Amino acid sequence: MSRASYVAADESCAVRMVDPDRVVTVAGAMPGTESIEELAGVFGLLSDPGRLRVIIALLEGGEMCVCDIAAACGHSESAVSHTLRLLRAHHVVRVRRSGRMAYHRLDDSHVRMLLDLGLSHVSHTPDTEAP
Amino acid sequence: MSRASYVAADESCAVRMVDPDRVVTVAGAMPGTESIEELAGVFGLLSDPGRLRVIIALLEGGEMCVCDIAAACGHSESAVSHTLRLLRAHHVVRVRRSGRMAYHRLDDSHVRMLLDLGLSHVSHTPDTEAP
DNA sequence: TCTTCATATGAGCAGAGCTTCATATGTTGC
DNA sequence: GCAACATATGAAGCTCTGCTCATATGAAGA
Repeated sequence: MSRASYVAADESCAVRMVDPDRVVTVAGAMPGTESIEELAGVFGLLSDPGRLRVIIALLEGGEMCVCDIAAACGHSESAVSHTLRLLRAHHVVRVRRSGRMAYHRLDDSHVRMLLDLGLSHVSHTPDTEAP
Repeated sequence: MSRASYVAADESCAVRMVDPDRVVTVAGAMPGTESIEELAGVFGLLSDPGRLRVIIALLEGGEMCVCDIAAACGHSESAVSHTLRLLRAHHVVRVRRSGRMAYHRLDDSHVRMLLDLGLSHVSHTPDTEAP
C-alpha cells in the first residue's frame, strides 16, 4: 500500500533510468493502485479454467441452475456452488431463486465483452476429441 | 485430461440434471480443454497487478528498457525481468537487443485489445493520491 | 413434522505463482 | 584483460487460491 507508485525524475539517488522523460510520462499515465487491482481482479476471474467454463456455460445457456451448470461443465456441484458464490460477490452473475432452485445468469456486460473478445481469438473447437 | 467433458442426456445413473436438452447444447458448445486453458492463460497474464503495470507501461511508452519499466512501475528490476521473461515466452512482448540494453515492446494485438477494453472500463484515474 | 432434495458453507489440503536474494551472462570502456 | 554495468536466471519462501469432504440451510412433498 505504501509502495512508491511514482518516481521523481530529478532525484539523484533514485532508480536507474535511461529515458527519464518517458519514465515520468508513463508513470504519470499509469492508473492508480486501486484501478490496477480492480482490473487485475476482473481478469483474474476469467483466468481459471473451471470458472471460465462456468461463465461460458452461462454465456451459452442463459439462465441455468447449479446442477445443470455442473453437468455441462463436468464439475462437482460443490465446486460450481463455490464458483458461483465468488462470481456473485463480484457481480458477474445474478441469481433468481425459485423454490429450492437457484437460477444463475451473467450480469456484467463488461465481463461478457471481454469473454466474447477472448473467445473469438481461440480456435473455437467445440471439443478436441477425434471420434 | 481424461475428465468427462460432456454428459449423456439419456444415461440413468448420470449426473443430476433439470434441463438435459440445454445441458447437452451447452456442453456441446463448450470449447475443448485446450482452448479453455489457452484462454484462461491469456486472462491469467493480465490478472496480476505487477504484470498489468508492466504491460500498461509498454502500452503507453512503446519500446522501453528494463530499468525504465521498473522505474515507471515502481518494481525491482529483477521482478520486471522475470515478468518480461514470462511475457516473452507467451509472445506478448518482443525484445530488441542493442548492446547490453534490452528494449521491450508489446507484440500481441489480442492482448492489446483485451487491455484496451479493460482499461476503458475502470475509472481511469492516473493516480489515486490527493495532495 | 419428517424425509428428501437443491444449494450453500466451512475447514483443510495441495498446488501454483510472485517476490526477493544471490549469482551468472554478456557488453562497454579503459 | 579487467572493472562497471544491464539484464537474465535459479532457488527459496511465502501467500493465495481452488478443490474436495463434510455439514448446514431451506424448501417441497408425504
